[in-house]
Amino acid sequence: MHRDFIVRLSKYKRLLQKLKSLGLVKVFSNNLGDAIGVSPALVRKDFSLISLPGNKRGGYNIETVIAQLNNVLGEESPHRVVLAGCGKIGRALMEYKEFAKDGIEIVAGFDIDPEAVRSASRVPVHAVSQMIDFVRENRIKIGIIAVPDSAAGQVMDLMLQGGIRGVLNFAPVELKSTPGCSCVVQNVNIGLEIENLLYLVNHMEHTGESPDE
Amino acid sequence: MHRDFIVRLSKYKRLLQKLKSLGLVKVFSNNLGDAIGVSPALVRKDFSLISLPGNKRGGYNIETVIAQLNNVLGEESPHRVVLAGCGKIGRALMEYKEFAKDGIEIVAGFDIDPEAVRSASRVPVHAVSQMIDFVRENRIKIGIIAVPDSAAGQVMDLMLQGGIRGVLNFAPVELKSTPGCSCVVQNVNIGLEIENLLYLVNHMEHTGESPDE
DNA sequence: TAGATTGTTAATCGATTAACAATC
DNA sequence: TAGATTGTTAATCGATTAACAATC
Repeated sequence: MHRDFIVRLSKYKRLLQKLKSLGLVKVFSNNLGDAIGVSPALVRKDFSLISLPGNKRGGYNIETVIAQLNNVLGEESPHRVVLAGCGKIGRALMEYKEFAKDGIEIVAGFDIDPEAVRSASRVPVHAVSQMIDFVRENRIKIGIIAVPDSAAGQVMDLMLQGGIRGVLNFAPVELKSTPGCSCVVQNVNIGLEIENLLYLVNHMEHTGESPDE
Repeated sequence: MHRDFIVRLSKYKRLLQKLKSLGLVKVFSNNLGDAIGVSPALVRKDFSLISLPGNKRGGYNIETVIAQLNNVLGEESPHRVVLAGCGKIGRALMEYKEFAKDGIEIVAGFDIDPEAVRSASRVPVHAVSQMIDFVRENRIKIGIIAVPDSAAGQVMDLMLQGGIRGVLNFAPVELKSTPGCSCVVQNVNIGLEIENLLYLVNHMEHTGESPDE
């Protein structure tokens, strides 16, 4: 899948930023492959696809690679996103400190009952009815859904109406982008993840294999 | 990847349970494919791999399919898991109601400071120092990590020492199963997900494509 | 130079799909 | 019977890797 390629690029970038902060200057396809769990050949291929030059002997210059990755992945921070559903999970996300490091900012939360949660954090919380306008006026492109599964579909519709182009969905329903709506959906179904882990764990004993990630 | 196959099986199961509760009795590979976003041929192939018989004319019997899927995926509920890190995200998970529906139960939380969070929920919270013993004594196989990234690696080590075989990691570091440790790791990196969405959204305009999930 | 690493091609591998005979 | 759907084979497709010439 093409998305895997993008995910790898992001992983390279994160790793390289750490390496840089440790004072390193060069890396080999070898090192990168080990760290993110792919073959060195694939690293080189990926870099070659985004026209990243290395030195036949000295590997890749970290600075250069980061610059080019930023170039390709888009660097413009902060990434402004909205959040629908300010229950337990929603509030945890609003207060999630790591977002700042990635240049991600939740600029507003929305809930059917905005009063109940307004005090929860410094992120303003509005009524869902205001979401379409807010998203439109602020040209927000990414929305996070953390509402109960029964409401997830409707909330996604609202987001799309406001012009949201990418949705990260935590509700335990599989949301899909209707064909031709030019919107990307990423579902995070925690229950499903755990079930799959369980299956893999229970069936690993036979084979003895240890799949990664 | 083999994991995709398992994920599909779980999705079939969830969908079929919903259909069953709506009173349906039969499905066609067609319907299932539409719903979870794969081709009918793949549905039939998946079912054939787990020796699930259909009727040439009448599709598949929902009851039968669910039974067989339970058979393959393992039905024994409740699935007992532990949670390390009882901060914002950890607490949200402890109170996550959907787990019950999937037969998942967080039986204990662990934190460096158990006092601070003990009152947070009905799930007991202990000191991390007690995690190894607890996991061992209760034969827990799955652990959720919701600690800061700097602690994630150590926490995973503790889990493995206790006998945990599957890890769901929310810390923004890529945890990996060391080769030969027969442990499965699933990383959920929310920041990374959002970054990838952003990339996809920004680059979709050109192509006009709308990739799903 | 000898040794090591990139960049790229061709081969491999696995997963998905097209297609169709079997059959209800 | 005619129509529809399964079950399975062979073809396709795409992603990954092996391998090696180029070269620092």
